[in-house]
Amino acid sequence: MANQEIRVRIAPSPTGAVHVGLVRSALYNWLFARHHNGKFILRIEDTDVTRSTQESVQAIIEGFKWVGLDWDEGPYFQSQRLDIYRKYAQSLLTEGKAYYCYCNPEELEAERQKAWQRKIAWKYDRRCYNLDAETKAKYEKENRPKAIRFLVPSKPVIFQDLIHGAIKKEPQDIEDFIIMRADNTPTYNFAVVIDDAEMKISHIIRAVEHIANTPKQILLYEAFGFPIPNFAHLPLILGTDKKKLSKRHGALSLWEYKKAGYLPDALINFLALLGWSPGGDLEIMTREQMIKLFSLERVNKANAIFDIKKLEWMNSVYIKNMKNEDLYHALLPYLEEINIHPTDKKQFYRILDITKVRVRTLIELRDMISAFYTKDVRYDMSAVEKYITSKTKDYLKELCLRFEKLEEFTAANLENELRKLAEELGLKAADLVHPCRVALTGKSVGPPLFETIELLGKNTVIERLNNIIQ
RNA sequence: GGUCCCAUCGUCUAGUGGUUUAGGACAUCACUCUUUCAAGGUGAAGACACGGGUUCGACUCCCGUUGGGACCGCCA
Repeated sequence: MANQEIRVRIAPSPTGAVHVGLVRSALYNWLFARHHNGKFILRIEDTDVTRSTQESVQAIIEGFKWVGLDWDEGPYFQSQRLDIYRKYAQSLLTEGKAYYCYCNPEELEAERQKAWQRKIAWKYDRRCYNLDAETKAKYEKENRPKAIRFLVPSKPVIFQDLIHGAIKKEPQDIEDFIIMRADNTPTYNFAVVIDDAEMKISHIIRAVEHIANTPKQILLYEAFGFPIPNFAHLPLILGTDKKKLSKRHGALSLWEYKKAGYLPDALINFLALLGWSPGGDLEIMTREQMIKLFSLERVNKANAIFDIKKLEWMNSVYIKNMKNEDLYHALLPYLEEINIHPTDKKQFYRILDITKVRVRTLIELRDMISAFYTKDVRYDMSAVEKYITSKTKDYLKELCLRFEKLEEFTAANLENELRKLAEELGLKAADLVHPCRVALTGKSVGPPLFETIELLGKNTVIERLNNIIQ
């Protein structure tokens, strides 16, 4: 394997939404490829015709594009390579390394269930391998459906996992698994091996749930005389219940994170750290840094729990650190959803300056920004009840008058004016600030008031103030 | 039931036999700043699952126990 080109792949099955576990696996493969100047290949494992969908293929392609994981080859589709698998399966058959199995899947399943209930280990007993010529001929004559099983050699399989070290499996613990279904399509364990070998994959980096499949696959490599690639099995991402992250855990499709206003860079940074660390205290990293620092040796063995709180925090950091122009572009689609089209960019950037520091997601940011653009303010009733009283209405009336007279409608002047009035009335500035904020934005919390007033503009301010007074 | 994997604060992790009174981040709490909410600053609380070895010395190496997880399909 020395001096061989580094080639890795991500091989998702298009059977549902893209979820973060897939993205994390893809990311590690991508990081590994980029670090070593190798190739990152996308292969769609769609041999299960009944469950694969075109929409899911699209979701994978668009999802990877969204998070910026670009691939160098593919997408390849297993469904377009069926002849190849059939050819290889035939060669195994003729070499006596595989055999036809005429068993009824339902019957086998029933046996398995029964054994399970009795708490006995169950393994396919090779009955079709031992079939006498007569019954075999009979089955053939009956045109019985037949699958192809691999004849597992009786020697232990040992391999060096790049993350877990040596792993050994005894032959009695591996059953003669099916490589071709009765419908003449390959099973996963067979197709991956053929593809990984043909595509000259040097490192198979995938989730640890596949670790039990690896010995079977190695046996296949050996049966064909293919060079055996390196294996690295990644820890799982778990939900808060410590179970493998799945649909039960709520929002987990990539698309849902996008919808909720997460930045791809933040998500990637977060995912990179779920199972890997560059060492030391570095956490917020650019992709270049990640690529430079990434190594499989530093990947953890233990599963990691997905902590949305930390993602939220990281997302907020990315939002804060983003240049206004970039943030503007990231935010645009979300603004369009609620029909906000900022025309004055300079003004918009100033709004960003005072809002971006207090949100965690683009949705939160957009909602905070919407107060500056919406025509009808949505009042938070509890805030109104608390701050808008007959007394404060009088204050606001007076404040409105003074604001109206202001020639330069700037934050500094506005503050000056408000403080002056507060003093005259024998009040604290806060006694005017809070009602004023509620009157103008409908909420008791938000960006600093005076900047808000200035950015809202005189007309809007007077209008909203008058509105509330009446 | 079988096979395999794993084990440092609640969570993500640093730590590769002595540099450690185990470091950082998120979350939590307090204080600070302050017109609110955030952000920022300062600080607090919080972990090596347990038991045996090995060693002059173990979070670090070995074994066991316990606990957790994954897989056991003509799904991938």
